[in-house]
Formats: sequence, structure tokens, C-alpha cells
Amino acid sequence: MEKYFPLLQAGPLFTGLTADDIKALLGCLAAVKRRFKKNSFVWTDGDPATAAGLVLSGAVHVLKDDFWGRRLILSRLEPGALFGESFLCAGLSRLPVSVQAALETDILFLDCRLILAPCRSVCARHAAAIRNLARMMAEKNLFLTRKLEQVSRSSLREKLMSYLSEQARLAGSGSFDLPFSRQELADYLGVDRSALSAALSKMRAEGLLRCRRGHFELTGPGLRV
Amino acid sequence: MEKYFPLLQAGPLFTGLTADDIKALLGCLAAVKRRFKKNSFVWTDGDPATAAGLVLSGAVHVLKDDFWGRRLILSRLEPGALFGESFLCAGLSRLPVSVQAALETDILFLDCRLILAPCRSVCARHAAAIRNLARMMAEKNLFLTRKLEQVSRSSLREKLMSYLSEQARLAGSGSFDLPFSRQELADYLGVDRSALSAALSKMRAEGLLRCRRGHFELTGPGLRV
DNA sequence: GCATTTCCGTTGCTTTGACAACAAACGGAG
DNA sequence: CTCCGTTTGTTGTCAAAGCAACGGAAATGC
Repeated sequence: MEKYFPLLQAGPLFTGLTADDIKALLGCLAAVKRRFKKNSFVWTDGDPATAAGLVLSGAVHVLKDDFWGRRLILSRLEPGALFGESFLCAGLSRLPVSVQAALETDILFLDCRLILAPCRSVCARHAAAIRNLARMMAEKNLFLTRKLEQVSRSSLREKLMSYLSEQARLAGSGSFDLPFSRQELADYLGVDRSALSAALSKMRAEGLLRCRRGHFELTGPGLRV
Repeated sequence: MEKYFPLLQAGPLFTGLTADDIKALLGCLAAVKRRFKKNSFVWTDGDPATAAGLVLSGAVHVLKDDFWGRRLILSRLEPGALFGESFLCAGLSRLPVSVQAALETDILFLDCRLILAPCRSVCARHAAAIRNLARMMAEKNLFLTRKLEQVSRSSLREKLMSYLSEQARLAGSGSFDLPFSRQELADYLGVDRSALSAALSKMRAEGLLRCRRGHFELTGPGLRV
């Protein structure tokens, strides 16, 4: 477990805490580590909500399937990210989403309700953890608000362009790799896969970008960083 | 100001606190009350982020316009609700949305960053307020997640039906009143107004519902509560 | 190195819904 | 009551995108 301490200290949940603090907190939060194979489910929609998960390595997709089998990927979480904390803090008894490992993934489960519980001891640590947790939820809120704007408004092409621009911005370059397959990207944007492929082809024909599999290079004006 | 204490105590931000606690906290949080006329803007997209707002009376719409003038209503907030806290807690310097008064509205502005700041005094009050704030952000997260699911996936008709079902569930009855005009409802669901009207007419013709202006009665199977 | 499976692009068909323009109904002010 | 601005419903057109089916390319497994 200790080998993850640098990651934890660098990650958003434990910033400002020493290794000793983290050790103590992990005990308080009933932390358990588990490994998941690629494509295995960490949670399934409807499972009882008993813990939040912190991604230690690999990546997961938070998703929801409807009963026609159409899949919506709400977000992809990389190491350091936390999931499920909102459901727990809001007092839900059952999870409203599924979580699937996109790669071989290590998850640290913690009962973050205990962060919010009135602290009986080690007040200073708890106080820092609470602030960190609140900030993480605030940032997740921002993410959801942005995605909601994108998804509710734009046509397929606009969704795609705003997503790609965002990725370029994050990568700091017009050349970057996506973590999604075409099908996953379509599920993430809430569009049809073949329509997505067609839109990409069209944009390629217009000289806006080059792409091959997961590698993209934005070349058009306005898409540059 | 005192006349609002019952509302504040009942609302989610100050639950579990006494009137004296609230009084002290309001001082700490640099609280200021302002009144807004119907349709006036509380905030405009791009304003500096300096405070969060608590709806005391009336209602507001959190919205975003794109430069074609298409409007997206992200949420409608009734008395007791808080807005802008996520932007503040996440450290944004400028607001990414506008907020408009849907009615004559009283807003209490507070700098909720001070809730998260390491408490120098009155620790017990701060601790309760932090927990309340965290829970509110968690619940807002849930709301955004649900709306994201609805909006990203469904056709206009599915969006409408899931929205109406939700409203019926909240009202505890198949008969309820919507706070939105048709145009506002269209902006909230991210669809065209005339297409929305057409969908309503079709559902009416199929006997799924009756509606007149803002009053709705769901009669179809599966839409009952 | 071959076979199988998954992934991706393409095409044609069909439905949906955005958009615009208009008409009817409503509500408030005078 | 009448006038007028606003809201809502209706219709028609057209582009966008969902859907299904297919074929080739790439990746994976044996």
C-alpha cells in the first residue's frame, strides 16, 4: 500500500497531508484495495452504496445502460480521481450508475461518509480532508455543468469539435491520443457510432484534422491550441 | 433579516444550527441581501466570482446563452437553494453561467469560501456548516448526473416524458403545475419550442395527458405516480 | 503464420426534429 | 370592451443523424 503514498499525496483528496496523516486517515476510512481486470465491473447499477472508490492505477468508466442496451459513458476517471463520493454524501442507498474498469485497474475503497462525520479525534487531519473532498465535489460539479452544456445544445459535429478542442487544450498540443475507442467515444458523447465515424471522415476531408485509431492531430484554424 | 431565520433553519445550508449560530455565521460569511425584479440578471456570464447566492424568496434560472442566442436553462432554483458555491469552491475567477430572476426574488449573498477556510474560531458552527455545504454539493451532483443522463440519451419525446414523470413524482400526484413557460421548458430540455408543442399535442391526442398552460395531468399508464 | 474477432469506415434508408412562418388564444392596460 | 403584445399550437420543408448492413483492416489468439 505504501507504494501509492506519493500518488495519494499528489492527488486531490490528500493534498496538504503528510504520509503519517494519510496512514491514519486510511485507517479511519476503512480503506480496502482491490484489483480489477479490464472490462470487469467495479459496481453495477443498483448495488448498495457502501463506499467511494479512488482510482490508484488504470482507469474506469462511469456509465449507465438503459434497457435497450444503449450505453452512456458519463465520465472516464484516471488515477487520483474519486467516484461515488457524491452518492454516499447525499445519502443514497443504491448506486444510480455502473463503474467498469477500462484497463487493469487498482481501486482503493473508502467510506468517505466518515470524512463528513463529526470528528471525534484527529481533528486537524479531518478538517483538511473535508476541504479537499468539498473541493473535489465542486470541481466535479464544474465538469458536469460543462458536459451538460455541450451535450444538451450542440449537434453531433459541435459536440465532437468541442470535445476535441478540450482534449487538445488538456494535452497542450494539437496532437494527442484519445483514451476511447470509436464506440466508447460515441457512448461518451451520446451519439451514434457510425454517424460519428462519418463526421470524422467529413472533417478529415475538409482538412480540419488527421486521425488514425486513437491518435489525432488538429490542423484546422480555430482548433489549434 | 431575522424574518428569514425560519427559512434558513429549515433550508439545507443551516440545518442543525440555532438562530444564534446562524446570526454569527452570517456575519462571518459577509452576508448581504439584495432584491431583484423579475427578469433582471443576478449574474452575467463572465462576471467575477466573489460570492455564492442563497435564494430567500422567488426563484432564479441558472442559464447559459451561446453567441447565436440559443439559451440553455441548466436549473431552476427555489427558495432555500444555493448557487455559485461550486464555482467559488473550485477557485474559478469568473462565472461560467448567468443567473436570472424568474420572479421578484430576494437573494442572500455569502462568501462560502469562508466556510471551507480553516476555522480560526467557532469551530463547532463551521463544522456543521461545512457538512451541510458538502451535502448540498453532493446533491447538486446527483441532480446534474440525472439531467445529463436524460439529456444525452433520449429523443425529444423521451426527454419530455422523463421530465414530466419526475415532476409528477415530486408533486406526489399526476396533477401538477409547471413553473416554466413552453419556451422556458424547451430551453431547459434543450429542444425546439415548436417541436415541443407538437410533441405535447401528439401525447394529448394519444390520451397520455391533459394540459393547459402550466397545468398538467398525466393520465396514461406508466405516467401515473 | 494463420484464423478469428474486434474495430472502423462507408453506404442507403428512414425517422426525427430544427427552423420558419403563420394563426389562434390569452392576458393585461387603457 | 378593445387593442396589442405575448404565448402557444399548427403546418411544411429540409437537413441531420439514427439505424442496419456490409467489407476491409487491424489486432489478438493459437
